[in-house]
Amino acid sequence: MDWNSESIDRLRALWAEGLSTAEIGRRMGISKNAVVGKAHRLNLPARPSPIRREAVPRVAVPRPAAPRIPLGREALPRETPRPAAPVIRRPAPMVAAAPAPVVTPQPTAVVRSFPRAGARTCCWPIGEPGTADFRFCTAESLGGKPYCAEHAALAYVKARDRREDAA
DNA sequence: CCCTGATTCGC
DNA sequence: GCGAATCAGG
Repeated sequence: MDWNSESIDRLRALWAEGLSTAEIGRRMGISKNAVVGKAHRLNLPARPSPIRREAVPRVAVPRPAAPRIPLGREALPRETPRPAAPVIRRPAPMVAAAPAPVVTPQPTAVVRSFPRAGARTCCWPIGEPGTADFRFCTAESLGGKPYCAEHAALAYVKARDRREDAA
């Protein structure tokens, strides 16, 4: 770029209009670096820089000018792959989530006893809670679970079936 | 990846 | 002096 008085005047004019350096460069057919470089040498009023330069002490840090080493991505440490989270099987809520068990009234309707504490009996609810005929299953529970085999199958949902996204 | 302006430094 | 390269924030 030949910086004669005319081109300098045009640069000053465009700079005073508040055009961006790239836009000035486009109109003058030069690069924005040429514009900003010349503007600096002309001591034109600086634009509000988008960069915070306060934290960069150019004076105090005389960097070795020769080798401009591009920082490669390969130098960054690889992130360790996250192990798969263990699948936790949770028993279904007692009443709310489970489908209402079909009430088949036993002939021995005399059994109105609730499971005692510590008894290995199934506590699957039968009937509407709060009503007179509400009771628990009271069949023998298995494996330390609170339900019998039949109701444990209803209460414990397989983890695969609980997923919400079809992979 | 686009934009911005500022700075550095080989030429 | 010039301006590409580079930096650095939006």
